Amino acid sequence: MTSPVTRFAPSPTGRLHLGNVRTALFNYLLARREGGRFLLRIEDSDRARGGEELLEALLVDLRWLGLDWDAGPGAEDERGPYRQSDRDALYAEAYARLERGGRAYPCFCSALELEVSRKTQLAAGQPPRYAGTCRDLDAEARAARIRDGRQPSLRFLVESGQTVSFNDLVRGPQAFVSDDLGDFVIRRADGAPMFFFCNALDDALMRVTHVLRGEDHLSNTPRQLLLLEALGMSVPAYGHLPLLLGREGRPLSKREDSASLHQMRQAGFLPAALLNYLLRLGHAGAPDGWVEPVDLPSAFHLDKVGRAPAHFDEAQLLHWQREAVNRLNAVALAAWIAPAVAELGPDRLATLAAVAGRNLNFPTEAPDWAGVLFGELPPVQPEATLAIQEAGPAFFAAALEAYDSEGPDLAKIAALVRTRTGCKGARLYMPLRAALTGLTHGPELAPLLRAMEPHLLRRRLAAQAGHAGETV
RNA sequence: GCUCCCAUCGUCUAGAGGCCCAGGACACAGCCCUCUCAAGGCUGGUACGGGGGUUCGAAUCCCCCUGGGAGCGCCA
Repeated sequence: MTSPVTRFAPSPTGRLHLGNVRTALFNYLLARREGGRFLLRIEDSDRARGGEELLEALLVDLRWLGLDWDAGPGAEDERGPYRQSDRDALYAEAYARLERGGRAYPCFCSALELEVSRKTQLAAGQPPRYAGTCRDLDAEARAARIRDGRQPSLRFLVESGQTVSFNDLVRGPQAFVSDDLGDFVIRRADGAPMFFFCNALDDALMRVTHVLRGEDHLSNTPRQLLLLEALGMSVPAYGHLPLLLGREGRPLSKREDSASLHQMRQAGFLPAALLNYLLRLGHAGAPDGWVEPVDLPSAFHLDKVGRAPAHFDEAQLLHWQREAVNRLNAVALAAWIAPAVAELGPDRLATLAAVAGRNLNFPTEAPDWAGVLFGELPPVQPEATLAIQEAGPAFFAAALEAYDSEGPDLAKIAALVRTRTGCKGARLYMPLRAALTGLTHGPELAPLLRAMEPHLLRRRLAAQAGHAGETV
């Protein structure tokens, strides 16, 4: 493979879902592993739908994930523009060529007529295809209709009796008969170009060599092949990825918001976690363990992409999230939890991150630990209450005394309490943990003690020692 | 309705006729370690959708069925 050019071509009509993102990732990895180019093209040919905000958000999410594009919005080059809404002149030229060559013709059929025709065919057990009504209109008939004020769409003429075949990058040899296609619209009556058309044309114009896309495009591929052939343009190699299934076993769609990249980002998932998860969905080339983002391209193998649809599984994503959190360095860890504890100063933030950061799955869990260290205890868990009660006030009186003489040194406090109460092991440490954090689990106790505000530490011990007037 | 695609543990998957009474990872359960959680180590259960062929031998090849999905738009 010599220097592949791949692309991701989203339409800014909603948030990206994980299926879209995986498609983007595979294209990105395919380009990166061979030192090729990865393009980003915005398919906004239906101007009405997308919004600038949506587009901007899409770019931000993509960058956040680390899928940087060599050319695209914000990185134009001579093969651009990279927004279809800016490419009308290019499309116009192609339409003209097709019409001149007799490969496309104006169609005056109304939406109603087409609808009736489709229903009739369906009812007769026929696949719904354009009947060819306007195919053989002569120049005079066309002129007459235009004089009537009718706006034609432009249809591509598909010759019957042809077999269109290609070798799918992931599915192998494919063959379709052109009779099943029917003449399809390439320009709407209002002048807007259709997806099949600009998508294929742009790929050719941008010299894209490999197109990895969702399986929903598989049976549309022959149309695009025919189109490019009629235009005399080179065709990319196509590979069709199985769809990603959601929790209900249904394909992911833009409506399934929980699986949107944006939401996952908002929830605090780390890019590297998402990347590690996505790399393994429907792809068997990855090793078992963690793959650093920079090593992702070499872990990707096109021939290891599967043909069966894969399910989105949150438990597995969570596993990679834990891995990712554990691999964050101190600075990154602090930056990751910062938004959730915005009121903390830099010093306290760093302390919190160092002490409890790696125990978190999401930043939303940080405020509770901030409370433990610097403020109010979160609600005390029943198991914690139990541990405190079992230890009894004398236990905490000893602990308080030890703290007052030794300071926040867990080893020394533990030693003293042990000699005084005879408690050891879990019966020694657990009550301390419970009283100081309100929880029976969490990060290592010793660093927790050192990081905790002294007056809070003292107050919590005192409260359990039964000293009057002192509360947790 | 028509055309096409897919089918191994709960999930991601290995498996391209004997190496598989099916391997790994995640999840789950138990044990070890440990102040707890996590990590780590060990152990365990759970899968070739069904039926026919072909073959000495099939998860692997063929056919049918079932189940799931996609496409058939003046949507992208």
